[in-house]
Amino acid sequence: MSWTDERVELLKKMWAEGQSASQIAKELGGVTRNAVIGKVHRLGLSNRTGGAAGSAPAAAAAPAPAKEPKPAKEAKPKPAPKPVEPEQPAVAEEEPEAPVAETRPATTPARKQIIPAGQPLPPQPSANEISPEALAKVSEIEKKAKKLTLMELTERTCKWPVGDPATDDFWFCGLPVQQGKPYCEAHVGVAFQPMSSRRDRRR
DNA sequence: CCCTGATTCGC
DNA sequence: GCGAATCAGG
Repeated sequence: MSWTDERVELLKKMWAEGQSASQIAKELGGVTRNAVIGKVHRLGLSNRTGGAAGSAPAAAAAPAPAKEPKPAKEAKPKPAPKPVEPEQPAVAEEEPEAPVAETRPATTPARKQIIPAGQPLPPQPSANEISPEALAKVSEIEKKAKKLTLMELTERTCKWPVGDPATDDFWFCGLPVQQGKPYCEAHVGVAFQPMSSRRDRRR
Protein backbone atom coordinates (compact mmCIF):
# COMPACT_ATOMS: atom_id res chain seq x y z
CA MET A 1 0.00 0.00 0.00
CA SER A 2 1.17 3.47 -0.74
CA TRP A 3 0.21 6.82 0.58
CA THR A 4 -2.25 7.93 -1.97
CA ASP A 5 -3.86 11.27 -1.74
CA GLU A 6 -7.01 9.85 -0.33
CA ARG A 7 -5.27 7.76 2.23
CA VAL A 8 -3.28 10.74 3.37
CA GLU A 9 -6.45 12.72 3.63
CA LEU A 10 -8.07 10.12 5.76
CA LEU A 11 -4.97 9.95 7.84
CA LYS A 12 -5.00 13.68 8.39
CA LYS A 13 -8.65 13.69 9.17
CA MET A 14 -8.51 10.89 11.67
CA TRP A 15 -5.38 12.20 13.26
CA ALA A 16 -7.02 15.56 13.64
CA GLU A 17 -9.96 13.86 15.22
CA GLY A 18 -7.71 12.44 17.80
CA GLN A 19 -7.81 8.89 16.61
CA SER A 20 -4.88 6.81 17.66
CA ALA A 21 -2.30 5.68 15.17
CA SER A 22 -3.40 2.11 15.52
CA GLN A 23 -6.99 3.01 14.88
CA ILE A 24 -6.02 4.92 11.81
CA ALA A 25 -3.86 2.08 10.62
CA LYS A 26 -6.70 -0.30 11.11
CA GLU A 27 -9.03 1.92 9.20
CA LEU A 28 -6.66 2.42 6.36
CA GLY A 29 -5.63 -1.16 6.21
CA GLY A 30 -2.41 -2.38 4.74
CA VAL A 31 -0.37 -0.36 7.11
CA THR A 32 0.80 -0.66 10.64
CA ARG A 33 0.47 1.96 13.28
CA ASN A 34 4.17 2.53 12.91
CA ALA A 35 3.66 3.43 9.31
CA VAL A 36 0.95 5.82 10.32
CA ILE A 37 3.07 7.45 12.95
CA GLY A 38 5.96 7.70 10.59
CA LYS A 39 3.77 9.34 8.01
CA VAL A 40 2.32 11.67 10.53
CA HIS A 41 5.74 12.85 11.43
CA ARG A 42 6.83 13.24 7.89
CA LEU A 43 3.74 15.27 7.26
CA GLY A 44 4.80 17.40 10.11
CA LEU A 45 1.61 17.08 12.04
CA SER A 46 2.92 15.41 15.08
CA ASN A 47 2.02 16.74 18.42
CA ARG A 48 -1.65 16.73 18.88
CA THR A 49 -2.93 18.73 21.72
CA GLY A 50 -4.81 17.14 24.50
CA GLY A 51 -6.32 13.78 23.82
CA ALA A 52 -3.15 11.86 23.52
CA ALA A 53 -2.93 10.06 26.77
CA GLY A 54 -0.14 7.72 25.99
CA SER A 55 2.31 10.23 24.76
CA ALA A 56 5.96 10.24 25.24
CA PRO A 57 6.87 13.54 26.72
CA ALA A 58 10.16 12.22 27.85
CA ALA A 59 11.39 11.93 24.34
CA ALA A 60 12.24 15.58 24.57
CA ALA A 61 11.76 15.85 20.87
CA ALA A 62 10.32 19.27 21.15
CA PRO A 63 12.13 21.46 23.57
CA ALA A 64 9.84 24.19 22.45
CA PRO A 65 6.40 23.51 23.81
CA ALA A 66 4.51 25.58 21.35
CA LYS A 67 1.13 26.42 22.68
CA GLU A 68 -1.33 25.61 20.04
CA PRO A 69 -5.01 26.23 20.22
CA LYS A 70 -6.74 22.99 20.84
CA PRO A 71 -9.25 22.29 18.13
CA ALA A 72 -12.58 21.70 19.70
CA LYS A 73 -13.98 18.37 18.76
CA GLU A 74 -17.25 19.20 17.20
CA ALA A 75 -19.44 17.47 14.76
CA LYS A 76 -19.16 20.07 12.14
CA PRO A 77 -20.71 19.51 8.78
CA LYS A 78 -17.68 21.24 7.49
CA PRO A 79 -14.84 18.83 7.22
CA ALA A 80 -12.47 21.60 6.49
CA PRO A 81 -10.10 21.69 9.39
CA LYS A 82 -7.52 23.77 7.72
CA PRO A 83 -4.42 23.05 9.65
CA VAL A 84 -3.30 26.58 9.41
CA GLU A 85 -0.74 26.79 12.08
CA PRO A 86 0.80 30.17 12.34
CA GLU A 87 3.87 29.17 14.15
CA GLN A 88 4.19 31.39 17.06
CA PRO A 89 7.26 31.82 19.13
CA ALA A 90 6.83 29.74 22.15
CA VAL A 91 6.27 32.23 24.83
CA ALA A 92 5.27 31.10 28.22
CA GLU A 93 2.08 32.82 28.85
CA GLU A 94 -0.68 32.54 31.25
CA GLU A 95 -4.13 31.88 30.15
CA PRO A 96 -6.33 34.87 30.32
CA GLU A 97 -8.91 34.03 32.85
CA ALA A 98 -12.50 34.67 32.25
CA PRO A 99 -13.31 37.57 34.46
CA VAL A 100 -16.97 37.49 35.14
CA ALA A 101 -18.44 34.39 33.67
CA GLU A 102 -17.70 31.17 35.40
CA THR A 103 -15.78 28.90 33.10
CA ARG A 104 -15.91 25.19 33.00
CA PRO A 105 -12.52 23.89 33.91
CA ALA A 106 -11.11 21.15 31.74
CA THR A 107 -11.25 18.95 34.75
CA THR A 108 -14.87 18.19 34.62
CA PRO A 109 -16.19 16.12 37.46
CA ALA A 110 -17.91 13.72 35.15
CA ARG A 111 -18.83 11.18 37.75
CA LYS A 112 -21.36 12.27 40.17
CA GLN A 113 -22.97 8.94 40.24
CA ILE A 114 -23.25 7.37 43.61
CA ILE A 115 -22.66 3.71 43.87
CA PRO A 116 -24.17 1.95 46.81
CA ALA A 117 -21.53 0.63 49.10
CA GLY A 118 -21.01 -3.06 49.31
CA GLN A 119 -22.17 -3.49 45.79
CA PRO A 120 -19.56 -2.26 43.38
CA LEU A 121 -21.11 -4.27 40.64
CA PRO A 122 -23.15 -2.71 37.93
CA PRO A 123 -26.83 -3.21 38.06
CA GLN A 124 -28.09 -6.04 36.00
CA PRO A 125 -30.27 -4.82 33.26
CA SER A 126 -33.31 -6.86 33.88
CA ALA A 127 -36.26 -6.01 31.79
CA ASN A 128 -34.71 -2.75 30.96
CA GLU A 129 -35.28 -0.92 27.79
CA ILE A 130 -32.19 -1.93 26.00
CA SER A 131 -31.99 -2.53 22.35
CA PRO A 132 -33.03 -6.10 21.67
CA GLU A 133 -30.00 -6.48 19.53
CA ALA A 134 -27.70 -5.60 22.33
CA LEU A 135 -29.40 -8.05 24.60
CA ALA A 136 -29.30 -10.74 22.01
CA LYS A 137 -25.64 -10.03 21.59
CA VAL A 138 -25.16 -10.45 25.28
CA SER A 139 -26.91 -13.76 25.62
CA GLU A 140 -24.96 -14.73 22.60
CA ILE A 141 -21.58 -14.10 24.05
CA GLU A 142 -22.49 -15.29 27.48
CA LYS A 143 -22.55 -18.72 26.01
CA LYS A 144 -18.89 -18.53 25.35
CA ALA A 145 -18.08 -16.48 28.36
CA LYS A 146 -15.10 -17.64 30.27
CA LYS A 147 -17.09 -17.76 33.44
CA LEU A 148 -14.40 -16.45 35.66
CA THR A 149 -14.46 -16.11 39.36
CA LEU A 150 -13.85 -12.87 41.11
CA MET A 151 -10.27 -13.79 41.76
CA GLU A 152 -9.66 -14.63 38.17
CA LEU A 153 -10.59 -11.24 36.87
CA THR A 154 -7.84 -9.14 35.45
CA GLU A 155 -7.48 -5.78 33.85
CA ARG A 156 -8.50 -7.19 30.57
CA THR A 157 -11.30 -9.47 31.47
CA CYS A 158 -14.86 -8.40 31.23
CA LYS A 159 -16.16 -7.85 34.70
CA TRP A 160 -19.76 -8.27 33.86
CA PRO A 161 -21.42 -10.40 36.50
CA VAL A 162 -23.78 -13.12 35.47
CA GLY A 163 -26.19 -14.93 37.67
CA ASP A 164 -26.99 -14.58 41.31
CA PRO A 165 -24.05 -13.97 43.61
CA ALA A 166 -25.95 -15.82 46.29
CA THR A 167 -26.06 -18.97 44.30
CA ASP A 168 -23.55 -21.32 42.88
CA ASP A 169 -24.44 -20.22 39.43
CA PHE A 170 -22.52 -16.98 39.46
CA TRP A 171 -19.61 -15.91 37.39
CA PHE A 172 -18.06 -13.09 35.48
CA CYS A 173 -18.04 -12.84 31.74
CA GLY A 174 -14.29 -12.78 31.45
CA LEU A 175 -14.06 -12.10 27.77
CA PRO A 176 -11.54 -9.58 26.51
CA VAL A 177 -12.54 -6.10 27.48
CA GLN A 178 -12.96 -3.24 25.16
CA GLN A 179 -10.06 -0.99 25.69
CA GLY A 180 -10.56 1.43 28.49
CA LYS A 181 -13.78 -0.24 29.47
CA PRO A 182 -14.43 -2.73 32.20
CA TYR A 183 -16.53 -4.89 29.97
CA CYS A 184 -16.32 -6.73 26.72
CA GLU A 185 -17.84 -5.23 23.67
CA ALA A 186 -21.21 -6.86 24.09
CA HIS A 187 -21.54 -5.88 27.71
CA VAL A 188 -20.35 -2.40 27.06
CA GLY A 189 -23.29 -2.23 24.74
CA VAL A 190 -25.75 -2.79 27.50
CA ALA A 191 -23.79 -1.15 30.24
CA PHE A 192 -23.40 2.18 28.62
CA GLN A 193 -26.65 3.23 27.17
CA PRO A 194 -26.93 6.59 25.50
CA MET A 195 -29.57 7.55 27.95
CA SER A 196 -32.79 6.05 26.90
CA SER A 197 -36.02 7.86 27.00
CA ARG A 198 -36.34 9.20 30.42
CA ARG A 199 -39.76 9.46 31.79
CA ASP A 200 -40.55 12.84 33.05
CA ARG A 201 -38.61 12.91 36.19
CA ARG A 202 -41.30 15.01 37.70
CA ARG A 203 -41.76 13.52 41.02
C1' DC B 1 0.56 -7.13 29.40
C1' DC B 2 -2.12 -3.87 27.17
C1' DC B 3 -1.81 0.49 24.97
C1' DT B 4 0.20 5.17 23.28
C1' DG B 5 3.39 8.11 20.29
C1' DA B 6 8.62 9.15 19.09
C1' DT B 7 12.80 8.08 17.01
C1' DT B 8 16.14 5.66 14.44
C1' DC B 9 17.96 3.87 10.44
C1' DG B 10 18.33 0.51 6.60
C1' DC B 11 16.01 0.26 2.56
C1' DG C 1 9.79 8.60 1.51
C1' DC C 2 8.87 4.54 3.88
C1' DG C 3 8.10 1.70 7.99
C1' DA C 4 9.99 -2.17 11.18
C1' DA C 5 12.47 -2.10 15.13
C1' DT C 6 13.18 0.03 18.98
C1' DC C 7 12.48 3.16 22.65
C1' DA C 8 9.88 5.25 26.36
C1' DG C 9 5.72 6.57 29.01
C1' DG C 10 1.00 5.28 30.83
